[in-house]
Formats: sequence, C-alpha cells, structure tokens
Amino acid sequence: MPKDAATTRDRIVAAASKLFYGHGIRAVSVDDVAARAGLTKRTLYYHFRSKDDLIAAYLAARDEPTIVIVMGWMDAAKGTLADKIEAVFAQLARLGRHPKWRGCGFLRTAAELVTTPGHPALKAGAAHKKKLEAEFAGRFAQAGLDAPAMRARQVMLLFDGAFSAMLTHRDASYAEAAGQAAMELVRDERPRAKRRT
Amino acid sequence: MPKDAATTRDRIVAAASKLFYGHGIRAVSVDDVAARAGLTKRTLYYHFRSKDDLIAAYLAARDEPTIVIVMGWMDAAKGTLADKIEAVFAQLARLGRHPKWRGCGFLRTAAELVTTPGHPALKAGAAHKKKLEAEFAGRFAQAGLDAPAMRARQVMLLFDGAFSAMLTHRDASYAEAAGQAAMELVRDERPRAKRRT
DNA sequence: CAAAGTATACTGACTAGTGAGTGTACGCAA
DNA sequence: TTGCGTACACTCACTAGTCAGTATACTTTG
Repeated sequence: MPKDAATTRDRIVAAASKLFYGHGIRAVSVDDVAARAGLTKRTLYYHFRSKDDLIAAYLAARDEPTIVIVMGWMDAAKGTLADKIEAVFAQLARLGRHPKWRGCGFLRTAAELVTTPGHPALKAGAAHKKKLEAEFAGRFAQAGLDAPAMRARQVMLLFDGAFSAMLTHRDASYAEAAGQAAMELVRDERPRAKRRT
Repeated sequence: MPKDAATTRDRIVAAASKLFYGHGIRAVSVDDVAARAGLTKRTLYYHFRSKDDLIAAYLAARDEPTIVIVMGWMDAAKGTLADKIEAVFAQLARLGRHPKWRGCGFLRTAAELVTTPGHPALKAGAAHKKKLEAEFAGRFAQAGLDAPAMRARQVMLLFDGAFSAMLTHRDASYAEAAGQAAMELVRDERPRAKRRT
C-alpha cells in the first residue's frame, strides 16, 4: 500500500464530511468534494467507485467518533443516572446552538435517501443508532435501572426527537425539554415500574 | 376567478405531494410533477412562480389535514388521557407499517432544506409542528394535567423521535415504545409533579 | 347583437447550466 | 519498465426556468 493512499482517501472523506453535513447529500456534487479536497474528480473516482460509496464512507467515518463523544458526555457527568442523562441533553443543546450545527448527519441522510432502501449509508445510519442505544442500555443496566433496554430505547427516541425539533424550530431549548423527559423516565421511582433487570 | 383555475392548481399540488413525499424534494424534477399532473412544465410555471413556491404549497396543503387526522386519533380513543395518547402512537405505528410510508413530510423537507434558512417551506413545517403541540397542550390542560405545555412538548419530542426512528430502522414498533414513554409522562401521578395547571 | 379587444389557461421547443461518471495520457517510484 | 496515482478534457443525461405563440371564453363597444 503506498503511504499516501490512506491520506488522500482520508482527505476526500474529510472534505465530503464537511460538505455533505453542511449542505446535504444531493446538494453537493462530486466536483465540489474533489475541489475542496484539492484534487480532480477523476482522482476521487480512483479512490471511490461512486458517489454512493463516498456517502457510505462519510457516515462510516462519523459513527465511532459520535458515539465516543456522546458517551463521553454521559461518563464525564457527576451524580445520579438521571443527572448523567440530563447532562447528555444539555450538551446536545449546547451543540445545537452552534451556528454550523445542521442536525444529525445520520438522520438527515436517512431522510434524503429513503427511496433507495438498500443503500449502504442507510444501513450505516441504522447501525449507528442501534449502537448508541446499546451503549445507553449497558450503562442503565450497570446502574441497576429497571428495564434498561426499554429505557434506553425511550431515551434514544427523545434524543432523535430533540434533533428533529431543534432542526425544525432552530431552537436548542427543545433538547433541554427532552432532557427533562428523559430524566423522569430514568428516575426509576415511578409507581408502575416492576422490578427485574 | 375562472372556475377551473383552482382545479388545475390543486391537481398540480396533488401531484407534487405524491412525488415530493414519495421520493424527496430534490429527487423530483418540475418536469416529473408536470408529467404526473398531466400538463406541461410551462403550465405549471403559469400557476407557480418557482419550484420553491411549489414546495411551500405542498407542505401548506399537508398542514391542516395532518392535524385533523392526529387529533382525530386522540379524540376517538376511549379511556384516560394516557390511553388516548397511547392510541395516537398506536395509530402512528399502524401508519408506519404501510409500504408507502416515508416518514414525516415536514421533517424530511426540513432535513433537505436546512441550508436555505428563510425557505417558506421550513416556516410552514415549523408552524405545523407548533400547531400540533398546541393542540396537545389544549387537550392536556382541559384534562387537568399538570404542566400541560411542558407535557405537550415532551409528547411532541417523542412523536418526532418516533418518526425518525421508524424511518431509520424501518420498524414501526419504535412508535409503540414512544407511546409507552408518552403515557408515563402524561399519567400525572409521579412523585415529583407539583400541582397547578 | 356582432365585432373587436382582453384575460385566462395552456403548449412545444428552447437555453444555459449542472450532474455523475469516463477515456486517455503523463509523471514518478520500485 | 511496470503500474500506481493523478490530471485534463470529455460525454450524455438531466434540470430549473423562459420564449413565443395558440385556443377559448368573457367583456366592451358601435
């Protein structure tokens, strides 16, 4: 493997990431990506078979880092499980206030590509969300929360709902409202809750 | 006003609705819409100034009917407030299982058009979600629920989260999970809840 | 009441530009 | 001297929007 191959490929993915996330998949042309990466389209096509491949690579590159960030928020927060969950949503709100924030790249890509069911980028997006849910579930179980899998799913629903609402209203306080709801669901002292992990 | 003007315009909007919802805004050309409406592109441009106008008309036409449907689900359901909310999410799940279901048109349009901040379609989408939230809040208040506005917002977050998760995973059971969470938030017997409507 | 004028609703053919993807040639390292 | 990585120049399909003109129906006027 030539030493610069990975570098060039990575430079292309980085350029694609910036542009796809910032402007949307369909709004960005392969020429745009190549130009931003500082090379010609032909070179890009040497490293990627098609635009679809590039889209998949864009999401694949986002998967792990995103999970590390979100779980980092949670693990860094002090206090009870509810406090930690509130912190996650508070951080999400902080992100949402950044001028360059454009929602969740996975969700937006899913919205753009609904009509191409088998698309690898869609699979990558679904896998990513499942992984995040599993990370929550693991931590909930460890904390001894009742029905950790169910709670993790509900928190994920609020998480994605917060993304959608922040994007729709351009108002980060929705993430905080979602955080309050998530805290209550995770508090584990509600009358209906049954024991058993 | 000539008697057929409204009919043709409506036919165009109906065609746009089918195509924009089914395939996405950018994936559908003005020619596609015209062809499906059974007229030429030039005629379409006689009725709409631009594609952006057409997109806005598509969402405007979806606003009221959608609200009527969702609130119809709620009002038709028997039982407590929690039962009614559960019914809403159950109906959403039912919708999500339909093969032609492609998520929430408002959310998907918002995702596609993030980069054009002033777009009328985005305003229409935000207004629609706010209206739906207000309808929930009104019913929650009438039922005597604590903090109805906050609960309505949380239910909306779960609603949008359900849309996103169903789209991502192509699994309608996420709506049911969201419904369970919404029920708990609306049950009004949790220890932390303070009185006052 | 008939002729002329005017607004409405529509069309086929076009422009100017952009899209993804390719054929081929050139430089350079092993 | 082979083959990897890169570039220029190209194809062909498609896209939003426009030009110039037509058919029909309603309104005005002599």
